[in-house]
Amino acid sequence: MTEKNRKDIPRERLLDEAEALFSEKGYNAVTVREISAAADCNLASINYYFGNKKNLYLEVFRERWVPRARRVHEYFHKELGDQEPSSLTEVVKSLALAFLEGPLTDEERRRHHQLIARELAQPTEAFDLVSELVTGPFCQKLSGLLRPFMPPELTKEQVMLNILCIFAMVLYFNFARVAVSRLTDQEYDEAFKARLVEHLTGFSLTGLGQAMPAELKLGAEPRVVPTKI
Amino acid sequence: MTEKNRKDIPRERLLDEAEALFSEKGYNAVTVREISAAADCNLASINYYFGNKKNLYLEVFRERWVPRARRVHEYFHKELGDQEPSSLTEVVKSLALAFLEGPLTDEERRRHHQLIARELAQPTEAFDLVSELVTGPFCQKLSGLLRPFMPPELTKEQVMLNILCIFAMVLYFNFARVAVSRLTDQEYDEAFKARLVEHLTGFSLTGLGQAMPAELKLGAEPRVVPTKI
DNA sequence: GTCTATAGCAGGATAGAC
DNA sequence: GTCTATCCTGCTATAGAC
Repeated sequence: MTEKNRKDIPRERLLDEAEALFSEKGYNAVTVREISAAADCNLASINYYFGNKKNLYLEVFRERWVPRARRVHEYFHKELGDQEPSSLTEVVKSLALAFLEGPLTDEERRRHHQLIARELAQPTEAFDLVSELVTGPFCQKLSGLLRPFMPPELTKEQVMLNILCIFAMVLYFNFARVAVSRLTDQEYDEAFKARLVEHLTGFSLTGLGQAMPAELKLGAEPRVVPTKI
Repeated sequence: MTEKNRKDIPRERLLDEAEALFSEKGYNAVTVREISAAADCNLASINYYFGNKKNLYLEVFRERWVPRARRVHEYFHKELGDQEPSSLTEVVKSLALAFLEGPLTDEERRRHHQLIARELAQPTEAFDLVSELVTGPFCQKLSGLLRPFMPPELTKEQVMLNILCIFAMVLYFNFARVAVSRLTDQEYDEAFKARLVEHLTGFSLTGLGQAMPAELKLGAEPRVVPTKI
């Protein structure tokens, strides 16, 4: 415990505090003075361990963000079980669960999404890192899992777009929590998150169709076939 | 022309350049020196016209962002026509069109989404402003338009969640363009945007169901009814 | 109304003692 | 390895000339 505890290793403390601060305030708004003070280290330590501020930021992604994303993916796979999934519902629900509930604490999830949200708005080197190590491989994986449930004539692009539609919702309900809370007048408590998982699963599988009485559905809504152009 | 042209009025030039810079680099990364130089004004002009940097930022939202959002909403309403919509497809397609194609130039759209994406990641006073003047009212409006197509037993929350699901996708494909481009290996040209509108419409109406052969759909997929908990 | 010059402060990085 | 003191740069905001 004396040697292994993360809190005893200055470098680890710096990474933890840096992540907390970067996620809360963004790269530019955080100062190295702030980080080293929070980590109870001296001002020079950041330069000593990481060379400079920017590299500390990248290291946060390499040593904190990426491993945590991997934990979410593992949760998803565990949720899904070992054998090949036998229905779309399973896959989509596991996905929504892994992201909305998942293995992360509320605090971890907040950090995680804040960091990547900022990268989406204003990509830096960290975005490349994440694309290559996490997003890309995971989308490939999902593509493989969901492909069997889609007609073979769909193009690769259409398969990917379907996956991204699901992703879009899962991500939105995760990191636009401020907006969602305001519009639904709901806190993100356990009950609400559970309702969200259900809703996202339902919507992913049948879209607004889930909410339509059969007669209206057949009456007013011609079946929409995705164009291939 | 001499008096009315926007480029002749220093205040307007400042707003334009400030918006461009804030959207590109984020509030903290931009300096007032940079803005005043870009707008061909002197350093003191920003304090003269807007008091301080923060208020200039807010004014960008008030005088540029909000009116532009209104133009998108007008486009949506025009696309929809005057009378009450007769199908969900109409509404959803108009919505996707308004956002993905819409009345904005590529440059305007880029600015628009960058600015709000940053606010989502790290809300400031500008976010409150946007929620109150734009997002809130527009979601109410959509709620009214889509309500007739959903079963009456749905709660207000479920209606709103459906709307947010659609929103989520539309927004994601707008401001995660970097990520989408990378994953689909596609530039956001006119053809790709047209395919996106089709795809989003299809997905919103029928979810992954659009992509499933009927026998699989009925076989492996029990109808998912949204829980009300 | 417009501009220049500058006050006053905070940031990242580093040199060099221990 | 750790820390303090400090350098240099660049920021916002303002005072005061024109």
